Amino acid sequence: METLRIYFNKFIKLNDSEWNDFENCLTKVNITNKEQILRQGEHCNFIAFIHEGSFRFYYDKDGVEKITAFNFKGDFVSNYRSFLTGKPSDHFIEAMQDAVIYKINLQELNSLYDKHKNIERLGRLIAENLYLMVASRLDSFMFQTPEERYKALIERNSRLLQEVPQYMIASYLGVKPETLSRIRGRK
Amino acid sequence: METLRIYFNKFIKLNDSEWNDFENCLTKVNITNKEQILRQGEHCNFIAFIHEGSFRFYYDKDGVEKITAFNFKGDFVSNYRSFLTGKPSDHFIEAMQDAVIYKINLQELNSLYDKHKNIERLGRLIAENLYLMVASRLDSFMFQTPEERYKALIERNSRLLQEVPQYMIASYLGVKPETLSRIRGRK
DNA sequence: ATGATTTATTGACTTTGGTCAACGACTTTT
DNA sequence: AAAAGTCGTTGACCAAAGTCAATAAATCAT
Repeated sequence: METLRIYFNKFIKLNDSEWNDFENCLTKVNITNKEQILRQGEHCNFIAFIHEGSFRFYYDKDGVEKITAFNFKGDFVSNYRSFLTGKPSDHFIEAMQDAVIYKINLQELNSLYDKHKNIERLGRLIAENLYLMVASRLDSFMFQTPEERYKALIERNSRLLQEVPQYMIASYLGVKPETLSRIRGRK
Repeated sequence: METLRIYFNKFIKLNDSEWNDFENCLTKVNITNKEQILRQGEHCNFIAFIHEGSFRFYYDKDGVEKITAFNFKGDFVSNYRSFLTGKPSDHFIEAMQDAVIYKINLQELNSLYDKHKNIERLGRLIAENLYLMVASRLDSFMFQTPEERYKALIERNSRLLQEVPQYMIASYLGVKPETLSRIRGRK
């Protein structure tokens, strides 16, 4: 999992001993398109690194799916809340393509935290980073109109629009598909 | 600062050596009502523990203040984003009463992280906790109506309604004061 | 290729929150 | 006590997103 080690380097460099212990905790899993790697009601006891493929993170509100996040190659995927709190997940995580992920489970990660100060630090830096991401998404919901969110999204990740159907983008932006269609029609 | 040590105990118990080093980094500061402890454009290089008093965390959008958070006795107060990224704050932090806070700055905290694995862990647990708080606030903006947010707020923190003027509650809920007044008028 | 299903667009109408203005109840200042 | 300012409420109107329905376009299965 060299790509994961490179990803970690953005936060902190692990030495070979730390990295080997980490790598030994990873389990490679092949996932087929539309497979659910987490269901509502289950405890999410893993964090997974996406080697190949993509996922959507959504919950079902009266039969309508509300998409909270998309995760792509090179991202982590997990219900971090359920992972941290031990509470059942309110979200599903479903593959949008065939995928390959590397999972690490809660118990093993906690052992690594105990054993290596640098991995403990990595955990802190990643938690801080996740905080920043969700805080900026909160800002976009508090202070931007749906149109502004849409424009910011295509600015930031135009690839998303090609890869994901529009009704999912709408859900992610917090509007109905009809509304997104009308937003796109403006200008 | 025994109350802070007790607060930390929810996350992890520090031994006396760890705690003493921590306590030595704290600076007590007296704040008067309406004093700003952080301004837009400044780098927030501190995290403060509120011993007495309360603060609001807001930013100024074209002369209108948008309140992102309230912080009370027993909470931390900081622009955590600015603190973590080193970027200038887009928010103000202003006292709503006379207050007493204990500040720790970025450099000192990083030294403590280096020196004590348990404090590094405390930093992780606090970052994880902040993640959970902002994630749940994001959910409330994505999936609830203003009325539902208002009801959840009075459910969770009815004290807030007594202590804070209604137009600030409205701002925190993401609506205009007139709208909050009408929401309250329903039923 | 054909038919079936899914996805995107458009129109008419409704709902909800925003805007602007007026007003009354309190506070604060002088 | 009077004047000025602040805060919350109410009314009339507006703008934006939701709802429901019809239809067009794209995709999938056979």
